[in-house]
Amino acid sequence: MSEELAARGQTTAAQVRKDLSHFGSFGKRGLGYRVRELRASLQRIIGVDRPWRVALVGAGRIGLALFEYPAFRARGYECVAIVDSDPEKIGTVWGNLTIRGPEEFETIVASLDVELIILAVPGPAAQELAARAVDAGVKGILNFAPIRLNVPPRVPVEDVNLIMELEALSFAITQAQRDA
Amino acid sequence: MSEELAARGQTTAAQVRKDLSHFGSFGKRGLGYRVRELRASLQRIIGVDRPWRVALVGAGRIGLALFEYPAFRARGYECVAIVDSDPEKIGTVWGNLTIRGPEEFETIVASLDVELIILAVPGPAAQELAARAVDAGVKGILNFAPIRLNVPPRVPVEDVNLIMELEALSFAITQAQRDA
DNA sequence: GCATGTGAATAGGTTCACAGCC
DNA sequence: GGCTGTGAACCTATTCACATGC
Repeated sequence: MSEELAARGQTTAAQVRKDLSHFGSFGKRGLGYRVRELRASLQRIIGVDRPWRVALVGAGRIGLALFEYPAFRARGYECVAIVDSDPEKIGTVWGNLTIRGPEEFETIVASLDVELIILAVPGPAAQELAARAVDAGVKGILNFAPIRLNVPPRVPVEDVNLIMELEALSFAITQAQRDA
Repeated sequence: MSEELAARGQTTAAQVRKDLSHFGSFGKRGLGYRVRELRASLQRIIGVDRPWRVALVGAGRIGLALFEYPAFRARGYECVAIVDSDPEKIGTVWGNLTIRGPEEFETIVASLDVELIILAVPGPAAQELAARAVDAGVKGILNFAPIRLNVPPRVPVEDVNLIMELEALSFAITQAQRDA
């Protein structure tokens, strides 16, 4: 039931029903939802009913942590290439992949059908690599660089900015202390 | 001017002015804002005009990546302790810190005045550690575990869920392809 | 009878546009 | 003259409440 889904999702039953109604009608009145079917429908809507080919750009510590994060593959995000500009790292093998140099980037994206990149490089390099990725056909970017990437609007970008997350905590705590 | 701030923040001039008006009046009509002063005011409002003491809970790859991320310290978030439950890791030294076992957690939080924790442990362990952190006096949690932490409402939690970020990209791309 | 799906009502947030002040 | 700060208008999102259909 929407009530149970809401409890799990930290929201309200009405919200669940209204959100679902944007995409269709998935339940049965008087009964609720059949979970397997609903899940399958949502997976299709979100687009995670098929694997996605991902390239990791930046083989630093964040890149490594992400590369070894098993949940990615488990959820259908398959890392098919790693690129880094550090000559020390190029040629190194991680798992079943060899780290490539940035000059091969376009070739890799095209030949391996890379759809998404995880951009985990220092700020200054990020914009150029993002632009090259988009030109090479990448369709979306998960960006860890603390800059606002300038890419065409058709290419979605999700920013992960850990400093801002911590600052959100600092703000919430500071506010609460002031109110008290 | 609000116009310039908006351009940098990917928003509109009216939005910038309205947002600032929530906290006070910071500009001069006809002139715009004095950047140094505005920045100082905002830092005070957000609560980042002083350092914050942070403990890292979970010394896996994500923990390591975060620990070595220099921007944290640069922005005033100082890691004062590391906790992990792996006996192999306890006693290991990272930088100037020795990794401690979870049984010392409460002592550490109290004696070192830990205000925030970065929770980078596997899902199952996260809830218990979060609860213990809160009981020990932690005021906010940056949560990397893919679960919804159950903590009192006075303790803000920021979730970082990379799978959901990737899924947001998959959804945006899938939607765009459907519309086309 | 019971829970969905959905119009209507409400709340919240963004944009407009201009009075007020430098 | 020029830009802020802010009510008013607008738009979007959430909540309510009930008709609908199993």
